[in-house]
Amino acid sequence: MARKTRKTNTPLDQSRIIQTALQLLDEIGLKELSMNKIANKLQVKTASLYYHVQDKDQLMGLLTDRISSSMEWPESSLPWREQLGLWGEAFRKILLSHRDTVDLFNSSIASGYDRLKQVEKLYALLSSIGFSDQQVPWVASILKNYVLGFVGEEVRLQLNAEQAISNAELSERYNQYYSQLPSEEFPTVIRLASYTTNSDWVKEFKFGLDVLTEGLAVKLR
Amino acid sequence: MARKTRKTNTPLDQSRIIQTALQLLDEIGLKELSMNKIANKLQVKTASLYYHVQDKDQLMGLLTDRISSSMEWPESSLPWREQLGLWGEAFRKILLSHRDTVDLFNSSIASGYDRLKQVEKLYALLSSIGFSDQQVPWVASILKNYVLGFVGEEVRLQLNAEQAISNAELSERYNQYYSQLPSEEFPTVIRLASYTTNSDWVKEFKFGLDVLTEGLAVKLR
DNA sequence: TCGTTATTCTAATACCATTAGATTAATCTA
DNA sequence: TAGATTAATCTAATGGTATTAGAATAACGA
Repeated sequence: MARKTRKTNTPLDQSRIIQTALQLLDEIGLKELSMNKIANKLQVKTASLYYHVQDKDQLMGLLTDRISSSMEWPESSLPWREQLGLWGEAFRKILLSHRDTVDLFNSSIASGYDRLKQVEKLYALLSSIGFSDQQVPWVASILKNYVLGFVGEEVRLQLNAEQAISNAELSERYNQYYSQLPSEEFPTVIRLASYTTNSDWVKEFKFGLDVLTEGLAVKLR
Repeated sequence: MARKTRKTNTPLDQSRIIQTALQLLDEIGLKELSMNKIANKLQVKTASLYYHVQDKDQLMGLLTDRISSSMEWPESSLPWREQLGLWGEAFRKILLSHRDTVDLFNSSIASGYDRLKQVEKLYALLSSIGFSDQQVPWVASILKNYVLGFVGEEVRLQLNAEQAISNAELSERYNQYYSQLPSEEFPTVIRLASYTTNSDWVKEFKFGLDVLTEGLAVKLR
């Protein structure tokens, strides 16, 4: 009788599942993210999800797509070096915008609309810079992998750093490696240990991107 | 009574578990590799593994360590550019020596003895080349991530290529992207599609490593 | 109001990693 | 060599995972 009141809660759809999964991802991380927990948070039985989504793999793909859709893009009027720098920072920002995004990008194979659009834009940029048709996918791959690898390590090491108050760090490192192993075998690692742990991530990121840019400039000649 | 005859099969130990796990990894891949299946192959109940190994994470770490132990190392008398080139090829060879090795390297956090020794050698090489103490870990990270990212993509795309006889490829690509999406949005991706799919991996790998080397040469001045 | 369709649920299957505690095998000691 | 001790493996269970078939219910159009 009542005109549009629903007996069930707000209805389920793919977009709401993605949104909730993304929220849950930030709370508990990718390894703990399960269909059960997503359904619980939606106050719905697990099987209901499968009406709106093919399987977990597809859902993970949709997550990465949703995340990459909010990527900013540099002005195409700028010099190419600056464009590349801004692109790198924007991509890094995306990868840091949600928990375990790097793993998500590495695991999901098929790319959806939004991710493919990022590729299109990057290809177009590189093409306009002057790279050959054969080189464009190669260079794009190098750039993408650099940012992905960098942020992956950044996140890993920052998590380690958070857990490691000086006590724990000492005990862990020494017990695992040096106490039971001949320390003369790792002089360089030991000497550079402080640089490895505490890094200025922004500075390091720019350094690497600069190395790439310089190398690419050589190839453009 | 009999002097050294055992009633059980050949006894279990960590090394035999690692070896069997590695063998099974090549047969069924990382996603299918479970403690159950490893135990089955060893003709042993699953719980027995936990006497020799802390948990699955540790076992996966031991796997990556075993794999990286067989890495070849370039002669330190060679010019540094050649050393870097040979190092890259050797690392790539390792990552291609077993199935899903890249995922293994990306997932296992703590490094064991052999993996840490690889880091030591690379650090020493970069240090001898002339990079500063701050730069050495940065450069090492760049190089490691390049190879890891490259081979990861190489393996992914080669698997896709194997599964895609022209039929399947057409249907998949067209159904997923172009048929239901405006194809005018992806002109560059479409134009370069053939270059993306069929690549000369050795050539592409050298190209990328060359970009890095040139960029690093600039930083060394 | 009836029937159809769109959703969601119940219930089951077949996995997975891990652990406590019982049981058996191997080794050491007297 | 007999008995006791330690080492290694097993049984059995817990609580988790993704996924599916088919029953039940809600929403909607006529």
